Amino acid sequence: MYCLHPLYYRSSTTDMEYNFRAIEKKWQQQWQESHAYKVSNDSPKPKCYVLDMFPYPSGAGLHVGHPLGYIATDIYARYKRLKGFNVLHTMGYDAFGLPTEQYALETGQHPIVTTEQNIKAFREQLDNIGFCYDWDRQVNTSDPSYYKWTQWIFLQLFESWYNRSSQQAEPVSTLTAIFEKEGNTRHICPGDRQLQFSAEEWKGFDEAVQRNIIMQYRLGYLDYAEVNWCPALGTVLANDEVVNGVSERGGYPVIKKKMRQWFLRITEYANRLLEGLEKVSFSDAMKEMQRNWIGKSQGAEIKFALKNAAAHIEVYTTRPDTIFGVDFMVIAPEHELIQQITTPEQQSEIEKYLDYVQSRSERERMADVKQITGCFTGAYAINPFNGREIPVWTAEYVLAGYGTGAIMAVPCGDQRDFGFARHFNIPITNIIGDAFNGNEANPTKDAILQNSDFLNGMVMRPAMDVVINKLEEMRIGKRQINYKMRDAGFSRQRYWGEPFPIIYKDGIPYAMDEKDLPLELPYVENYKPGEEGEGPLANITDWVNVAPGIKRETNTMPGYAGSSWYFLRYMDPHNNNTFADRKATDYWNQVDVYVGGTEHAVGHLLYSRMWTKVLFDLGHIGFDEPFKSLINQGMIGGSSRLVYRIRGTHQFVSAGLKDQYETDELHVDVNIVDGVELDTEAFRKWKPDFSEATFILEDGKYICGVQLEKMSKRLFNTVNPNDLVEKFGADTFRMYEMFLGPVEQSKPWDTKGIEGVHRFLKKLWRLFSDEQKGLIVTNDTPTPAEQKVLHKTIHKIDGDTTTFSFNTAVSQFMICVNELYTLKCHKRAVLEPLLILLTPYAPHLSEELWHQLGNTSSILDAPYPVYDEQFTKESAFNYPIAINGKTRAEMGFALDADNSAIEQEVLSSEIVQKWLEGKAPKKVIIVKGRMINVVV
RNA sequence: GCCCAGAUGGCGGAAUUGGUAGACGCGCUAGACUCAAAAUCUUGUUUUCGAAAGGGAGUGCAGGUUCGAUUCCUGUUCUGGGCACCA
Repeated sequence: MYCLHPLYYRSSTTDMEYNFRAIEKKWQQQWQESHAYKVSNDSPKPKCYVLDMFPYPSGAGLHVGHPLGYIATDIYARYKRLKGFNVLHTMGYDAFGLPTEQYALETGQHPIVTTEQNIKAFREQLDNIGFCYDWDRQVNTSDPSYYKWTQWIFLQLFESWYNRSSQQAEPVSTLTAIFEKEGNTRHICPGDRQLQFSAEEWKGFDEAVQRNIIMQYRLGYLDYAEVNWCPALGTVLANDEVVNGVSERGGYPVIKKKMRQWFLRITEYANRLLEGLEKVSFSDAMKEMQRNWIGKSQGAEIKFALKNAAAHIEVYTTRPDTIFGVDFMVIAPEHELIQQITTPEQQSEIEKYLDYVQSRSERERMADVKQITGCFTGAYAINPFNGREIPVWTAEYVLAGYGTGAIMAVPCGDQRDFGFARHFNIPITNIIGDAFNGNEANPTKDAILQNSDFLNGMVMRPAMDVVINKLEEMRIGKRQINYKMRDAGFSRQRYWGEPFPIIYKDGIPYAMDEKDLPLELPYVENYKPGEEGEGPLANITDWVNVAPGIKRETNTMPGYAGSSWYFLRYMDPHNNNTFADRKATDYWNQVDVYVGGTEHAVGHLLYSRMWTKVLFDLGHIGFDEPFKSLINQGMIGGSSRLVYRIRGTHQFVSAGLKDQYETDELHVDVNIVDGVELDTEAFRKWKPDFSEATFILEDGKYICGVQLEKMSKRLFNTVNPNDLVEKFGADTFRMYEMFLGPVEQSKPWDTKGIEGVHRFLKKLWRLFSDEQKGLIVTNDTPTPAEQKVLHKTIHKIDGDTTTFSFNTAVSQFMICVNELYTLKCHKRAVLEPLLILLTPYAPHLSEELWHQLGNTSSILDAPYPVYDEQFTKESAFNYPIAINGKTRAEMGFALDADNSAIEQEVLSSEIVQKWLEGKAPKKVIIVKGRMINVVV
């Protein structure tokens, strides 16, 4: 024995050791062969739908930040399965998008090819981690069998309108029936509020006019909007591709250009999207963000006549009570009135200003409040109540899209108006007396009005209604609810997206026949934009020109099209007759738990909520909120490592000594750094530039600098899950990601700590198995102490898993194993339930030990242990004794002990006596089972 | 600029409804085993004064409420996310 080399043991006793590589491979294979994760749409069990936001399959692959949410849902899905639920847990790919197209432009690789490669790489990485997805249900938004139904849903939007009376979407046929009967008098046109016609007039319109009118009611409609146009690149750019007003690639100027584009009339759903938030359990922060995005406000629309002109300006204000404080008006630079009202004297000034605004992005316009810009139009509006002449300005801080694109400015009550008035020396009228100090605006609603004619002496809040009533009486204004939310742009001048199933006959858009779907994306050789900013599809003339006078739409749909409904497709992914069978959508119903990043807080969630409501209104599904509850996972930040090169040399100096030299900071691959210590050999091999590198060390080590920033390939701080799974196993990796901290919280990645979790799993293994003796589990009856450890753990794990508190669950597993280790417990009656608890977290290891214990069925469907309070009940408690809130001692008392007895014993104790210094205590507070506080 | 969130040891983080701040893990420290290393086990680890006993300070910062505040309130600083064509 003695003379045997240790390696001999290792090789001969592989079964006795925690050999995670063999175990994980073995069980992943077995589960695949036994179809362990196949989910049926037909089950007597209660259903549970657990969903991840599906990834965009980028070329960079998954880094350790991505699986955080996936692991969380995987644990939850496995837990619900153990609890007896039929769990739908799926994964797919949001595969259309700009980066893939950009990559195609740069390398000539077709997006279909790169997408396929990327998906394959993602799948390999995901499989490595041991998820329980039903892969037969995988979706890919760029697959024609999927986008056939995205196109179909778009046609539903195109062929419907929102009936404000019934508060729901209806087919356009009901709208034309109404027009034929009574015109549009009872159904204001959302696209043109001035539009009014009778039944007779409607019947008199030709088809082009009729279809043009219907277009202004459709939920999917055409309109004109501005895009970022870069003449030098000849293409339309995403906001992301524009930096400081110039293109990110090349730095060319970007201007705004009006183009005909598709929109979704999401504003019709504003109120339902707002009210629907009451029915779902999202975090308060998430609901608040969506509420703010929708931005419901109540106020008034007021018409101001213009001096010496027939036109009038319509403004929207939430503060009609301040109408006597209006010192100027501002209309948006895009406002259609601007050319009409500008006086000849101001013409050249205004033109200069509009040119300047052309170069500014909306973001810049909103963010730059320090830099006040604007231009006087020369026109004057007339205050309807006192006839006062009010100068009309234009300024970039007023946006065309919100309200009416014009505001009445009240400098004493609005800080931005105040700044503007100060900057341009516009005299300020004070209507709130002492409440306005002349140095800054006061937005109060509770001041008493002065200088306000018939409102004098009134409190502002009730004055709002008085003004609105008067405006309505005078027929120059009305009460108005407004939403900040705008209709959603649904066109992209790009190739890699869903083509629109729309054809134009003599310029009039028509829906394609459903039976001709999908309209497949044609194969192209190059991805250059079409003329005048059209998408690349415009270049394929024989695809575009269907027949003489008949053309296809050349825009494609945006990234959020496919992702707005994918959760429905998972329910019935292979259906070729409908997007998902009604039986399937009725069975699975809402997503019970949806997990994804906050970066999707508004966009994606509002769009999919709207699509769900439309499909519900049209009778295609039976629920109108897609996600019953939502959990936002935090981002995992990269922790970069830096090395310091002495300027002009190949010499690198350790972080602690860098201040003694003039150095340049360089990012170094975190994978060749152990903690903060650089592997200098690996560094020399990392890049040819560094092969000659020499190092100035401290304590014999090269210490790197640390910087927290985004995880990105460019910063060399990405960590590939594959490497960690290879080194520590999937079970360790899963548990470590969870151990890092709360799922919702953002935190930096640090690979170093993973060893602790790995040690824990090895230690757990040793409770079952000894390196020499093999399995050491006994059938003895557990002691009360062992039962207490087990049941405390059952209680904690069960509760923490339900509430997604996986980090504290992992820590409880560690505590449990530590305690069982101390108790030298190797009993089946304790270890078997523990394995079941662990299954959602470390499925491979649990299944292996489960079978080593002699079980023949899979642990994936084992009965979840039940907590029994009798094992954890305490009869006494060790009370902390505080003096004035500061803990000074500890004393044990029975939990049913009498308060006065406790008080007496506490007061007579030596330590309390010392702090009392002979005085009587002012008060003694006893909280049962918690603490005792003596107030001196 | 606006909206939302966060800030606790050297590091990730823990702390029922306001009730022992620092669980668990990393790192570090000292030790056992070993020729040595790895693995494993044991010890200590907020900081400061003190040999110890014991005391002071302490949850971004400044106030407040309370017998008692990481937790509630007011103000403030910094960091992260979003702001409508990145996904």
